[in-house]
Amino acid sequence: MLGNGKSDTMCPKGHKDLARAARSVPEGHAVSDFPFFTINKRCGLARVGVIHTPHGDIKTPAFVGAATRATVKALTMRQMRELGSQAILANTYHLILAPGSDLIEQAGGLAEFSSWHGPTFTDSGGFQIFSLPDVKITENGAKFKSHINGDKFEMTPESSMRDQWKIGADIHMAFDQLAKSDSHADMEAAMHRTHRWLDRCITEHKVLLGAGGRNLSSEGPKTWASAPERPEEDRFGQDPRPEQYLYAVVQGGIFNDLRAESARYCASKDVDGFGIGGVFTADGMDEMLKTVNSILPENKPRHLLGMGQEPIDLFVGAEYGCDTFDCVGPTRMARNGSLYTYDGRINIKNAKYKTDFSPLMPDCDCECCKNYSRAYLHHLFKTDEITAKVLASIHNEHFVVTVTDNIRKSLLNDTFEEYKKSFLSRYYK
RNA sequence: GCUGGAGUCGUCUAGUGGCAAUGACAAGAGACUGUAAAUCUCUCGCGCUUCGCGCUUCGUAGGUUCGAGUCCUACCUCCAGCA
Repeated sequence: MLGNGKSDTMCPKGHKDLARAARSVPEGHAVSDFPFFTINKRCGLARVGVIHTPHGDIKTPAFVGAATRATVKALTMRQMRELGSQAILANTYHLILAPGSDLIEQAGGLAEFSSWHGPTFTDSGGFQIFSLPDVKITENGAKFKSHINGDKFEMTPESSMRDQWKIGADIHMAFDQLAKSDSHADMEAAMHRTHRWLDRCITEHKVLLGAGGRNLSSEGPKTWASAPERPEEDRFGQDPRPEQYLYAVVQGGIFNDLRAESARYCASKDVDGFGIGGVFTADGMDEMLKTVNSILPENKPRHLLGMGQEPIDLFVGAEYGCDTFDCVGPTRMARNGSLYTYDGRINIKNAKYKTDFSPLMPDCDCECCKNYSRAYLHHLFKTDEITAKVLASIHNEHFVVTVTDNIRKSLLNDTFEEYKKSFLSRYYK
């Protein structure tokens, strides 16, 4: 596979902060023997690397599946693995509403609970909470009502960290505030509060780390290596390190001065990586990422939050130094019948596909394209069969995962520019 | 054959004298980016120069009325009950 056999000449030094040192590591090893992120190749701001998590490695750039409520909608975790996904991202807001972080902790953590035996992320819940209709924001945190039953909740930087700790994903996002509007003043205010909250997140995260890594170490790590009942080939990693990682979130909207300020602030903090938040369109994304990723330390991974519905997001994101992506778009659009092809998205429900017996995408090797025709998919959608959403989700998720994998390969082969040009000119023609 | 009921946009349906006529489904198209999304929006009698205008429509044919899907008469068809 790609990246294997490549010399790791630019491997950064391992992190040696106090909190990390307090954690337990396998006998005979030092913490620094297990760098969280290694870079195998650089190409301008772009890089090819590996994120090492307790549940296995993520070869980057990588597309992370959106598993908001601890499931990728319409797909089983086995299907996610088979279509090539390396990691999933769940959402703290949704999981504290149901089933609750205590229950997930009781279940052994997100990976064990969901049966996703690979790397996991959680988003802090900030994005969702600030999207709710009546949310009260104070310096302490955000008060909101459950959209399900009206129960009152308050989420603070500390509570988000604790809930993420209980949920037990490998990588946690700091609790950030989204701006009320696109104005510079609102963006700046939200950014500064996000920075103040980041400090509190870091403090709380260290307290939790110092507590000894709860469900990942108390009964033996609930990781691949400690799950002997699972088939060997189903395991992602073998390294049961009881660590959890914290990403700071860079804000600043469309304003590059704010982005730069936010990046500088986050860069100065003792965190393991960075989320880049509040990005809603690819327009101007290249300049913004150039600004941010030129400032962020290059030896820590960067996650572009919420972007990846449009293939150009993945190309631009990777080109300008982002390592991982997550987006609900591919699976949401799949459920709504909008399917990726190399020639752009098609709506499989359109009448013209009724008698199209060709595969959705002839050169695609996903389960959907290998076995079923456009006419069959059209039929399943028109008759509202559940399988329509399953097959479509397999294809769309496979598509973005594969495109991101191909971006990684092209960076390794020094063919990124050609790949980008040929892909985008065909897709957006 | 008698008695009662019913015929409305592809389908089911609202409508009990006042604007081509309600809702659902079907059909056609569009949207979707850290998932309140198995969701949402638009079109849906015909035509046009489409923020409007014209034409034709509620089983068929007449009638009453300024005006009828709606009231009256006949006929056709279907359903139920009785012969």
